[in-house]
Amino acid sequence: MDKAKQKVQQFKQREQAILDTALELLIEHGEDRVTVEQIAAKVDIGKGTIYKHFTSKTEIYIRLLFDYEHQLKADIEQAIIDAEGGDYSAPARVYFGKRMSDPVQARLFQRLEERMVANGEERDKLGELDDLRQAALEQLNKSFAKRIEEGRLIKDVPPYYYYLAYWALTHGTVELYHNHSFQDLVADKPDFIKFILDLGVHMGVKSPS
Amino acid sequence: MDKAKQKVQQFKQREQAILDTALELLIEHGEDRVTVEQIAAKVDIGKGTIYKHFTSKTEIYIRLLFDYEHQLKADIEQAIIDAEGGDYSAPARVYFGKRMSDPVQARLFQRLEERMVANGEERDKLGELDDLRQAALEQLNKSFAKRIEEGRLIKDVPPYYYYLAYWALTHGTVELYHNHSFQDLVADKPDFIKFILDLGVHMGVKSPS
Amino acid sequence: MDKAKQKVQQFKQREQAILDTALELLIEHGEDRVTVEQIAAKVDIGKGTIYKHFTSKTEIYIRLLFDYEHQLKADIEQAIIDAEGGDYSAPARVYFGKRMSDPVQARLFQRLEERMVANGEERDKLGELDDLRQAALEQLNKSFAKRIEEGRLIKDVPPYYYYLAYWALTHGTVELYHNHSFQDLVADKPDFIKFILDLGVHMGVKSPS
Amino acid sequence: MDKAKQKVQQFKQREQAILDTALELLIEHGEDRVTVEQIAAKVDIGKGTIYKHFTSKTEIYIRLLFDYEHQLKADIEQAIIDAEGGDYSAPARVYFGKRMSDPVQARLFQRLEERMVANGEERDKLGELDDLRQAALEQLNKSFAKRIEEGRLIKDVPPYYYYLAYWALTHGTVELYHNHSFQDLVADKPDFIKFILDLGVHMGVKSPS
DNA sequence: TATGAATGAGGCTTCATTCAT
DNA sequence: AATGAATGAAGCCTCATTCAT
Repeated sequence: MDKAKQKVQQFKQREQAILDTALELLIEHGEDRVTVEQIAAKVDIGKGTIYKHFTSKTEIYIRLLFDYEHQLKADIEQAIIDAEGGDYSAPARVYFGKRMSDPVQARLFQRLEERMVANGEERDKLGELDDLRQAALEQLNKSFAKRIEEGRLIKDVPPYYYYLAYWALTHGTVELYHNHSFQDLVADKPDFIKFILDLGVHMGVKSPS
Repeated sequence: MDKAKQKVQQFKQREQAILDTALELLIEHGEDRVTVEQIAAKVDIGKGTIYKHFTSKTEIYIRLLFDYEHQLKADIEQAIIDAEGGDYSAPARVYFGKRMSDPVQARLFQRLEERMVANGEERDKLGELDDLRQAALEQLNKSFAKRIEEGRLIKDVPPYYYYLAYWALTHGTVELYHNHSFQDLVADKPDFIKFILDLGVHMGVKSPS
Repeated sequence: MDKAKQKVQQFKQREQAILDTALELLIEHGEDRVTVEQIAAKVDIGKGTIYKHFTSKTEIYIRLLFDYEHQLKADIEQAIIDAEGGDYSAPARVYFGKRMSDPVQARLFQRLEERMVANGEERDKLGELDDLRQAALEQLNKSFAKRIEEGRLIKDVPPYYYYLAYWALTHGTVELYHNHSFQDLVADKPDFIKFILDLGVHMGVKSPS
Repeated sequence: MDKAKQKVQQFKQREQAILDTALELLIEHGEDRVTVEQIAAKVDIGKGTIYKHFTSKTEIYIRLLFDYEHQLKADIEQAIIDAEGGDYSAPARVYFGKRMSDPVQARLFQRLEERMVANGEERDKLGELDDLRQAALEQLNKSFAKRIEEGRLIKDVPPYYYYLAYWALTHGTVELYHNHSFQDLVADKPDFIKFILDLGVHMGVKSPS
């Protein structure tokens, strides 16, 4: 019964199609303003079909959030391995570089999550998300701590101040991308991103005396 | 006849009350989740009355946006005058210092505006907002250009990269404050803010050779 | 401003209209199968208007339940006063007679309540309903206890067995009314009701030895 | 060829499993709140399979109704034979005793039937159900008529008044069991049931003069 | 001018039934 | 015969806006 397998395959594909379409629509229209009907229409399936795959609209979003975070985590781990032997700034560079590589998604997911927290939805799941991130952050923390120890960074702030600053810089850049006032301003975008990442890496670096 | 004046006065006051209340509620509950009914109830007027002052809910928001931007502009201009004779970083410091002095509002207005852009609402008005900001930004631009000229900053990037970076850092910090994952992390907040602002000011500063 | 009063009056009347209509529809179609839209259509108002008066469909039902129970309570108290000096069976007779005077409603409300209990809705309110009934039941209880004391009833059962039996008899009769198999069976319904009530009053009466 | 028989056998067993499971779920969750999907899941078959055995959900219920009524009829007939030579109250005792032996089912079926009548579904089938019951009722009728003739019961009511009263008492008791207000009241349920049945049997019995 | 009752489009979710494999 | 994915009608509820007084 190869047919059976094919069916399962198809079902999974459709699930992915729903997720992909939801993401597209979210990016195109914003966190609100996407309806279940829209998704269904774009995937070209019935409204009810969506509820065969997900128990609620919220669950679609949760799923998107997890998929994103997992992907990110895998990418980062791989990148850190690739950068083995690189300087101490490599983890930070990779972590934030990845997040900034698709600023639109970065921000979307940030907001999606925020909205759920605000609505008190799916607290457990959101907790899991947090845990996922903690691993990566701890690694960053160590990296910064090491640099402080070696005297490369100003010493009198907790190490995590650095990655928070880095986080802020990258997420702020993401916001910048969405600010229509700056749409035309950042003409050469990759160049600007490079600039920002460099800034970040050098943030708080002590001037060699 | 004095009555007439009083009435006009009252009318204006009420309008302000609507705006103030709307802002309070927006901050308390978020960009969505504020209804016209809530505003009316909190101002203690009828829902219909709101539509005597504003043609739509959107208009209230537009008005809030303008008032904020105007206030900011005035504050900044004043602060720059006050800082006359200060170092070249003064304008940037003032501009971003102001925006960050109330991060919650900064973010709220950012999102309010964004939402309108997304909805294609009131394009003309939003254009005017842009113009308002341009003035301040040009000034910043000059300030950074001057510093580059004087060799204090890395030269091979356009000057506005600096204020964009600054913008990003400040807005990112605002986001950081709203991110539930970091709620507990930034225990001593004023300290962290100081750290961030310092970072910003020193961003891209050439190491004295 | 007589107009204002009139408006309030009208509003109240509409609220009553919603309740009345809901009740009519419930009786006509059953506890399920009544939709908010149906009610709105029959009252000839918009769907949304209903939510100006009640926060949910459930609240309409709760309200119906309370109105019924209050009315019943008042009627019973009045009837007991009227029957002052009557024999000891008066309270029971009145209590159950009232409930059976409109068997259709009696059963409807029974089921409405049951459904809410099953759904776990509005537990507090349902508790209040219980309290309302307790007063009447305690009175009945005393009445039966007195008759037992006086040796008119079989002594070796708790007094409340009697009113439970009475309750069962009346409610069972109500069910009987709704059983389509018996629709045509009882030619002279008032006569039958009288028979039942007599039975009830004499239930468990000791044969004079 | 034996395989074929086995298959037929299995098909029948599955049908019974569907019925049994449906009944279990109905009792557990109530007349509404049982879905075809639930039934299928609990029987551990596909949803579509159910529609190979029954043309609709309603048909399952109809079938349940018939099976119950047939079983009851058989039980009663047997019981009456067993009680041969017993007193005249035996048929009533048996008839109502049986119905009350499982009050939960008694009520469930009452409501299931009622719902179908309300929906105008399967009128023919419901008519057949009626006929089924008529036989038993006529027997009861005769029994009561006999007792009236013999002067044991008050004479001036039609004989069927008695079994209707009995019916009401038993069904009312069932309702009582489901009424949350009385949940805690009846401590010793078997005792109370005995009380009720006794009451029923003595209802309307003339006091020996 | 001020009011707030009325409206209805629009959003989410459930579930009996169908149908291709 | 068995399956279960797909469907869409139907139900509840929210809220910006209108309009008669």
